[in-house]
Amino acid sequence: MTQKSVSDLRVKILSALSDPIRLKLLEFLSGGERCVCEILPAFQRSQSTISKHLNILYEADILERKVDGKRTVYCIKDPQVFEIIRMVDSLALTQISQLAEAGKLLEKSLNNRS
Amino acid sequence: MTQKSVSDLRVKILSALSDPIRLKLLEFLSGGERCVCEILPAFQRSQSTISKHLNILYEADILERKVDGKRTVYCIKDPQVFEIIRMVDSLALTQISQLAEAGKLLEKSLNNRS
DNA sequence: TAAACTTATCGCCATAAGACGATGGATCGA
DNA sequence: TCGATCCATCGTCTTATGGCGATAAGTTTA
Repeated sequence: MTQKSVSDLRVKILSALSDPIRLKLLEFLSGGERCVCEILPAFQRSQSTISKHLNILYEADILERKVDGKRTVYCIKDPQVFEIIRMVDSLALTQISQLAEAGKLLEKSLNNRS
Repeated sequence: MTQKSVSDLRVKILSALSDPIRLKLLEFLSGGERCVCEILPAFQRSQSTISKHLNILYEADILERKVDGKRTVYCIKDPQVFEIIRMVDSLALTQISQLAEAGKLLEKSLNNRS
């Protein structure tokens, strides 16, 4: 069997998360399981594209998939992913506020330079 | 100025983190600031490659950079990144143990099928 | 059983990303 | 000032990624 190290999985998970469509898919699925035909209308991408993105999340063990008749239903496998995304957002917000701080300081020094 | 949304930064941060070399760079820098010439020997990649990776982390606002004489010193800007990586590792470990569980169950059912 | 539906997969193209060596600008030491 | 050191950047190559339409396989419905 394919031996999996934590660091391999780490990169796989992070790669899977580093795409805006896939993040939006996770957000969409945070409301509960959905079949592909419910997902498609919410995204302006071809069916094949969405299917591929779903598969990337599935391969990274982030989504679960079950076939139900002629449909395929996807759902979040482990809500821990949202913790990760929250942490990333938190870092991003810190960055934004630091930028704002720097902006204020710059403005002040420009005003004082008469 | 370039308007930055949280979701843009989110993807930028996650993309910056989704590479084994860059993760190793962060780990390396967790011990404190280091100049490039100290970093290079720890990685079997060309100087230009490492420089580019460092720059990606810098552009994602994950690393800080200061020029000190003829050297450039990099350091972690916000230790929050390690929280993110820890969360990802935690998810990866969950995945691995689930796989191990599934393996045990499979084994058991194979033994019982006589 | 034939038509319609749902979805994964294939083949193709365009763009992005990673790697390298070479170049060049800046700084330090002799 | 001349050579050496440090490091970012450029040009180039190769591989990976994302996007699409077409296809195919399985399911349901008529």
